[in-house]
Amino acid sequence: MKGYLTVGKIARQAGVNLQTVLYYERRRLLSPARRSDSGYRLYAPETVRVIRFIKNAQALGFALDEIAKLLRLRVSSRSRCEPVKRQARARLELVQGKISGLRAMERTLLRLLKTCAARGTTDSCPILESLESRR
Amino acid sequence: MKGYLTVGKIARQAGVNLQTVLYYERRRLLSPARRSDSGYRLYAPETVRVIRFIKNAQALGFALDEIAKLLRLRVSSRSRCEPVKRQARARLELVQGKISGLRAMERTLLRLLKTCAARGTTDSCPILESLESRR
DNA sequence: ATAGACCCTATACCTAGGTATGGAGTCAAG
DNA sequence: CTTGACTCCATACCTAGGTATAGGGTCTAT
Repeated sequence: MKGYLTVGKIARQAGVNLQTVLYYERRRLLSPARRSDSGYRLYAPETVRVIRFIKNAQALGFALDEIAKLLRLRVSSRSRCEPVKRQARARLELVQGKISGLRAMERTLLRLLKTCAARGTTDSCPILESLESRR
Repeated sequence: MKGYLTVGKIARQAGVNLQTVLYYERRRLLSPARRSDSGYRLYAPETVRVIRFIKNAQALGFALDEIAKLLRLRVSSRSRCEPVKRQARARLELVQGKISGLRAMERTLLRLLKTCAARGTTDSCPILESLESRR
């Protein structure tokens, strides 16, 4: 009762399929705060935010297992700091790597647009040149 | 002959499975420059760069269909400019959106690390707060 | 006290992006 | 002129991340 939400409501509020919520539970990204007497899952309201976090992280290219680690950083935040920090630093490097890759792609596209604007047509298109190597 | 490479060599040089090259052909990301008399695929050497481009773009979160569009920007570069530019601008916005999402995640992780460093333990972990909404 | 909307578990199915396998033809070295 | 490495095409299989369905129980409004 008091403030808890059932799975259908959580799914609707987070804008995902009900099955997806159950799937995240199987993948250990999520779990209900408790169960009702009849076995219904009862979720804390902030679960909606967790789901939105998952969706955003996915959109940025994180796999569910990586997201699980990000979430565990939060969950384990009362514990000793060192392991949390190590994890966080690893994540940070991953994120920064992705940013710099995307920036290379951004530069390429801007260059393409500029070339295009200057010449009317582009004979040598810069899009391939960038991004062909780089780790 | 002269400079062309067979599928196995292309795959090895690009560091991908041979089947992957054929798969990309089915998905219309790639095709051999010509065929030998006996029907063997013969690729231009720069195909290796195309494959690396695909792999890099994937690592940055682009789907194969999106990558096909990026590649078509290059292929169609001799054509009139306007449609190319429209495509490029659309891609650019997508890329910039991802960058700003990742920057939010970067800030969150940096904040987490700072909190962690300052207090030894973190009671209120900032990781969830960010990224829970934002489009 | 019953219909409709909801929940349970379990299992099946779907798409994207590959990877593996089978049966047959080709090519180059010894 | 045969053996081993390579190619062809077709089909099957795999993982991640879901989505759908089936058979059953629960809850609530009338």
